[in-house]
Parts: sequence; C-alpha cells; structure tokens
Amino acid sequence: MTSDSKTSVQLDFIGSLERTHKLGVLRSTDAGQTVTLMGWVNRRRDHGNLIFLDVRDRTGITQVVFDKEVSPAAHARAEAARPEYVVAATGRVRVRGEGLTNPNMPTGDIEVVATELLLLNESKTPPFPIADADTNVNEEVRLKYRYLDLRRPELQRNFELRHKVTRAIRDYLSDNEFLEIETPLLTRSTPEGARDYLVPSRVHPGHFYALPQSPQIFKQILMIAGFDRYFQVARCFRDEDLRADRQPDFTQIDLELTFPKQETIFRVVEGFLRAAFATANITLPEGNFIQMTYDQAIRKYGIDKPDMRLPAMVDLSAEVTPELRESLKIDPTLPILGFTIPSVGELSGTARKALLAEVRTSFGETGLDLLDVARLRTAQAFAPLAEAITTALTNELAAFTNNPQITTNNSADLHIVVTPKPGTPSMWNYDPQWIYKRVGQLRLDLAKKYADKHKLFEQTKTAADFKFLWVTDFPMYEWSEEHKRWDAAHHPFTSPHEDDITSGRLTSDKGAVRALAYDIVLNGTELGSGSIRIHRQDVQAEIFRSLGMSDEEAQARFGFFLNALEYGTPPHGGIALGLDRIVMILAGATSLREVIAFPKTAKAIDLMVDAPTPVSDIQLRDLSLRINTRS
RNA sequence: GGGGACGUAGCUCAGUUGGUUAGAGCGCUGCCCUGUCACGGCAGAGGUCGCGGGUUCGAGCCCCGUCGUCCCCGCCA
Repeated sequence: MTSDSKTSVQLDFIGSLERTHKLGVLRSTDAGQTVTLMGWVNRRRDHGNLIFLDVRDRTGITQVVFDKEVSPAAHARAEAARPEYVVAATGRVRVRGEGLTNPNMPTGDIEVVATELLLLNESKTPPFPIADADTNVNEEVRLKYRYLDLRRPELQRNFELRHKVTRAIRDYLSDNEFLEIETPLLTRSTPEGARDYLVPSRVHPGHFYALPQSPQIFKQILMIAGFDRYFQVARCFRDEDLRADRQPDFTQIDLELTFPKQETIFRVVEGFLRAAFATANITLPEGNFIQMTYDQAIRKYGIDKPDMRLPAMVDLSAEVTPELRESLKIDPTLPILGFTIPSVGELSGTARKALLAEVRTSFGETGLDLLDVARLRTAQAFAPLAEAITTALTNELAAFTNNPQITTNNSADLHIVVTPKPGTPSMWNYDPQWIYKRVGQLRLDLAKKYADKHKLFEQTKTAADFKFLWVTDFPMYEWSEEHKRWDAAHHPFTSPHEDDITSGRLTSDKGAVRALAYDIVLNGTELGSGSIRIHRQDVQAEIFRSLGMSDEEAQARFGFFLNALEYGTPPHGGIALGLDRIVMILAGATSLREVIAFPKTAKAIDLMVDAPTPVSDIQLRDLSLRINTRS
C-alpha cells in the first residue's frame, strides 16, 4: 500500500536502446549471445546478493539473473524492481547448470546474466496478481482494471486465438472469391426485430440513425449490385438484455452470395470453420456437417439448437401399448418422452426419489409427470413396460455411444421418462410441441447438474469436443401472443419453400410454411443463422402482406429495397455467424467477456470507461433533445 | 419485467446462538539471505463488514429498503 505513495524510484530513459529478442524465444542454442530484453517484471526472487527477475511479454517469460559480483549497478537496480515494473535488461544468454533448469518454461534451459538494468517505468501494486494463471478474481474488479486483466497470459492467449481465427476466415473467404465490403454503422431503423440503438441527428432534429442489428439489407443490395460474393467482419448492435453469450455490440462473420443452393452456403461455412479450427490445432473431420430439420430437432432434442454432446430424447409411445395408455389414462395424441443422462453413477433410493420429486415440483401445474421406471419394475403388472422403456433408452444410448468418450454402464445411467398427466390436452392447455420443448429443457438442466459425473462437456482440445450440425426448414412464421399476429420467424426477406408459395399456404396455413432458413449449431449454441432470400419483388410484396403489412407501410419502411428488387435481382442467400461465440467455444470459455477486449456487464455498462454517461445540456440542445426521466 | 446466488483487508475467503479489540492465506512495506523459479526467514502496516434505515443494552450476523456483480426466464427478426 505504501508503495503507492513511494516516489523514490529513479526511472531510466530508454535512450537508443533497442530490444533484440522477445521473451518467449531464447533457447540453449542462443547461449553466448548478448541480448537486450524488455518487458514487465512477472516475479522477483531476491536472495540478497543474487536476484532473479522473471521478465514477461506476450510471447513468454525469461529469467534474468542479477549477481552483485557480476554487476553491482545492475543488481542495485534489480533490488528496486517490483512486479509490473517495465524493465530493459542487457546481458549474456547462459545455459543453466545441472539441476537449475525449469522444465515448465519453454525458456527454462537458459537464463540471461544481466550486466545492465533500466527501470523504464514503475507500477502501482496491481489490485490483483497478473502472474498467477489460476487467478479467480471478481469480474467487477477485472472489468474496471481491464488493461491489467488483459495483460494476463490467459486473456492474451484468447485474443491471439481470436486474431488467428478471424484471419483464417478472412483468408478462406478471400481465397473463395468473396469481397470484403464495409457497410454503414449510421443507418436507418428497421422496425422488426430487436430494439435498436439510436443515434440522434444534429442536422435533422427529431430524426435518428439506428446502429445496424446486422448488415442484412445492405448485403442483399450488394448482391443486386452484382458483387457476386460478399463478406464482412461486421459489428452489430442489439439493445436487448444480456446473457453470458450475448453482448449489446458483437461481431458477425456476415456473408452473402448469388445463385446459391443452401448446400453452397453450408460448404462455404464448413470450409472456413475447418480453416478457423485448424489454426487452433483442431482438425475437424472431413465430410459435411450433419443436418436435420427444425421439426426433427424439436422432436429429438426439444430445442432448435440441439447439444449433440448428449444423447437424444426417445419417443416411447411405441413401448406403451394402447391398453396401457388406456389404463394410465394418457392422451393418445401426446408424446411420452424419455432420455438418458449417462454415467451419473448409481443413485441411492433416497437420492433418486429426491431427484424425481424435485423435477415434479419444477413441472408445477403444467400437466407433466415423471414415470419412476425403477418403481414400475417392482410392480408385476408394469414390469414389461419398465423393461421395454429401458431397452429403448439403452438402444438410443448405444447408438450415441459410438462416441468413444463414454462407455455404457446401465446401472450408472439416469433414465428419465416424462408423461402427460391423465387428461386431455385442452385440460392442460398445451400442444405436443410444448411438451417436446419442456422435456428438452429438462434434458439440458439435468445434463448440467451432472456435468461433473458424465464429463461430456469437458474440453479435451480435440475435434471430438465440437459437435456441429445444421438445422434446416425453420418455420416461416411465428405466432406472436403479444401482438396477436404472425411474425417472420427469421426475417421478412427470407424465402419460403417454393411449393409453399405455389400451394397458397402463405395465406391458408401460415403455421405450416417452411422457410429456406437454416442455423448452424455448435454444442448447443447457435453460432449462426441464414437463409435463401426472396429475390422477386412480387413475392416480397406478398410476404409483407402475409405479415399483415399494407403495401403503403411496406413502401414506407422498405421502399428503397423494394425498388432495388425491381432492377434484376439475382437469386441470393447467405448467413451470419457470431465470431465471438466461435472464439468463446474454441477457447473453452463460458462467457463472451473472455474473448471481447472491452465487454459490458449484464446491465450493459462498461466499467472501465464508465459508459453510458449523462451528457451536457449543450450537447442535448444541439441534438434538440430533452431528458424526460421516468419516475 | 421476474427468479436465484453473491457483496467482510489490495485479492481469495472464514467469521459459531446477536456479546469484549473482526481473522486466515496470498499480496504489500522494512530487514536478512548467492541458485531460485508459487524461493525462504524475521518483523510490520492494512477494515465505513457495499450503502441507508430499523429492531436491540449491544448488529458483520436479525428485519426493511437500496446499489452493484454474476447466472437463468421473459426478450434477443
């Protein structure tokens, strides 16, 4: 503490001194060279007449020795050095003697015997240690002192990885005839979708720019303009509540191309992901990523972004005979779903009952219930049912377990079976889709709860950690309870399947219309989302109408775009992937904040620069704004 | 908007049933130490227990409110 007020350290000017090597590079083959190293003091070990300084930069750490007998002056300077001081050391590289090497450091075979030390800058005692790799510091402190947090090797690695991934993607797309084209950040509000960040116009009082939620319309216009293939590492802005994997401003790999099939786009994305992962020394298997429809995803996983690191759900309807259904009074139109959480270990009877009770409580008044398979087995009448269910679940697990990461061990696996309670769907006011989703959620909750046991979420830094898939044929429309209308599930420029247009379903059966829209999913996280776009003005107008938008309204909102569509728009489509999420998963991080240099808190505050802030009355007056604080 | 967890020394945390002067490890400061690499030894400094109010003879601990951080739901075309 008192060091903070200490001003006695005499600092040195750098003069004409030049750095000869970075701190991760010297090896025994460099022995004998005279070198000048510059960096931060990682640690100081003071043995009196012998002092060791570990000097650190982004590339690594090198041990510098100060021997009073070799250079009393340098030794005296080293006595004053403290952690995070910036130093320049000159000396000779020496191979360390027998028993003195450090096998844990790449530079551990050598050390530099210093003849001179310059203290280029001092440092206050950092609020948290930079040198400790396993530091577990409150994020509030880390974000306030982000410049120190970023100095930690762990984060430096994350940002090196991010750079490499970004570069690999840029190179791959460039090599495949994509042009990187920038689009404006000051643009116009598009009323659908997330809330916009708005920027008031000084020149046009009462008018606002919006920061783009994505470059969607611009990239489509670039296709109309004939650029053929476009991409951009694009900043995007959405004013919605945050999560561990959601920041208000974030980066997308945005791309669009003309005359594509869905598969054209899939192959491009698979190509650049393979290249990106290769830079992290992860070789993704050859061949296309697996693919399933939205409908299949919901039925097998209860979610549109399945985590393929876990076994799927199984519809056990076939195992429950009609007579049994009758006697259990379970509605025949509703699914009975089971799934397995592998390798949770044997649960005692008490533990099993407690778990089931907890789950039942979480179901609340939803009309779902659990079958206790273990108990069913003990009742003679139901033993065959228990057997059939267990067999079905075990078969699914066996299929899944082609994955060498786990082994099947029946008694250690947790089987969960969810049934609708006796009664009709109308009684409980749900549809089958809702059941799939609820059980899918339970599957994820329990998998998280037992993550330490099954270890399926653990990173081994091999390709087996990363389970990609494409989800296709999303619904075109989504019923909005809030607005009592059909909204575009993806965005209103998405093309429906052509036969859904010709069949008239756009008006007659909106819920059944499938879009040429697709997501790419990695380990249960949505990495990206795209679609084949509408390229005909008449179809676009019809879609707007089907969304309840009058021609006048469509003109007012998207007139410029509808006009552009009338000048020879080629068929086109594309996708955008969250770069931050790709890097996060690749880095083994669980929060975007670990891979964004200057992230915001859950309340969208930047704790380092302290943003947002109020602005002066003069600024407000220039913008013709008045603050009306809500009470 | 809703639910949950957390907030005590610079950092990570402990703090019993409400009871005297609030502790530990790391870090920091001073001294000693020529082979350490999480160096070691001795001594020392460091606290508005997030903030405000209440209950009580007495509050880090109980109650109410508030602020902040994290996680989840809603929301995120």
